[in-house]
Amino acid sequence: MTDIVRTRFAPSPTGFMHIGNLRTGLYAFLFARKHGGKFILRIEDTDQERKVEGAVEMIYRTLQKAGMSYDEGPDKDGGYGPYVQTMRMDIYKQYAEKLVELGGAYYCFCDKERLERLGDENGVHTYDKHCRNLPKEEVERRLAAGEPYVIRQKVPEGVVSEYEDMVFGKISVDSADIEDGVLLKSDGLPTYNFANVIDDHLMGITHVIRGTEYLSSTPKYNLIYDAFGWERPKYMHLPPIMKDATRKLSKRYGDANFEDFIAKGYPAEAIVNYIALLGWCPKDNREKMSMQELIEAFDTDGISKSASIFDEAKMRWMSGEYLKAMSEEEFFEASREWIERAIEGKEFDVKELASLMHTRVDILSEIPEKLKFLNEFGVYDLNMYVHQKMKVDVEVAKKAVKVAICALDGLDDWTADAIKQRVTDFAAEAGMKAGQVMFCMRIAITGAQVTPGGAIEMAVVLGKRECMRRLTFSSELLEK
RNA sequence: GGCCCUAUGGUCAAGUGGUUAAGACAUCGCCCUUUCACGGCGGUAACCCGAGUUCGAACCUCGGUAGGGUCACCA
Repeated sequence: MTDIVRTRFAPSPTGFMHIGNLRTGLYAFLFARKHGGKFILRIEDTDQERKVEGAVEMIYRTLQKAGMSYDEGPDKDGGYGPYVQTMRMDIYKQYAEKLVELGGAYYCFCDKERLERLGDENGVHTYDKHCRNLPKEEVERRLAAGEPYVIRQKVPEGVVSEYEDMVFGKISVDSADIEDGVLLKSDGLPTYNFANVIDDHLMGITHVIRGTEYLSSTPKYNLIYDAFGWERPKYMHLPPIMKDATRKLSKRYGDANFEDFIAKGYPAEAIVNYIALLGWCPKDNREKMSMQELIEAFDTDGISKSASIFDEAKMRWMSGEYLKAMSEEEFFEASREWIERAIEGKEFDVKELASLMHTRVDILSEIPEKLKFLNEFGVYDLNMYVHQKMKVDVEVAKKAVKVAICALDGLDDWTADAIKQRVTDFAAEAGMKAGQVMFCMRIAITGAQVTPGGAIEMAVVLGKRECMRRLTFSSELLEK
């Protein structure tokens, strides 16, 4: 049984997963799901030097949070394993030798020094095919003598290798521009690209989806498929995601990394939704889409050929959309720990605060700053009371705060409606506009110019006792 | 340097020979409003340059320019 579509995501466990890597995986996932195929996870851990402890677990965690379930992987055998490259090392040598037999590769005994001398004026080394046509007997003799060797690809001469990329169209490269590259290193291990070809074929990958860094070397790999007599897969190369006009996102600097965004309080779905749109656009131009909608709408035509710059501001907006789309209850659950952390164990109504925060934050980590007034209250700048349009200045504020004190002092029913009624009535009695009193009262009880809600809401949240204490403090401050 | 690729507002992008060149983010202004936010309305802002093909080019061709990728016994 062969699946019509099998795609794979092959990250290396060398650190964080930035959204560029994730997006490549996402497209492979969407493509497989869209076509009812299989999505496979393969861990490319041959680079032991750069290996990072815990990175494999991070990959599992990320895919799980991102909602990208895989059908086969290291922890989910589908009969094409093992799915971890270091566990497949014995396979490659065998295939390299087979390729020699088939005439698609040859043994090379050139040493480092000889290769060094091949550098041209640009410092580019191109192998001169020195060992390409060694007599068979000589090869066997040197092999038997235990001479170190590598196996190189025997690139056919005088041909043009071309293929049809699903996003870039026809790509063709003259074989004269393709080097007889090393397939199997002198330590018996495969080069990365050879391992890839072998793995992709053995795992039955039908559509290779990866970054454009492989766009121009793919003709070379296709020649290997050809030499083996294997069917070539289809290719979908994806343009890079940049951090600015000239630099790609980099793992090394921890740019735009998925887990950081999660830690900052971006909903995972929002991140996924945003990156899906970074380099792809659905036919109907929708923006906010669920995973299911992405799967249904995903199509190759919508993929862009040019690099895109990652824009956190837009992702932030997307995050806000997801947060606002939550029900009160969902938002309460999502924001709860952020709020609890912000109020430091004080007795405030978390539910009430959640409802205040709901339309006011794009990402959850904005919460502490917005709730700072609950913990911090002290001497503040009286200029905050000056507001032209509201016709308020420090003199008006003095009066307004007193009116608020009188209005609220005798109030026992500490609810929004009751507070509003009292303040409105007392303002009218004092010959002031309700808005003026509320404006001053809000500042008087928060000490802040900008607050997450109006005077009434702030009063309810603070509670009567704290509210009165702050009003008194402010009144005294104003009198000085 | 050789080879491969790309080029629409600040950003993401629609557009596939005839359009007033969409939409979103950001930005600015207005409305709503007890500040902020939400919501609503509106504004500023783009086809890299030069030839060619064509009645007509953002779209096709060529050449520049700019940017990216790749040329390892790294992955």
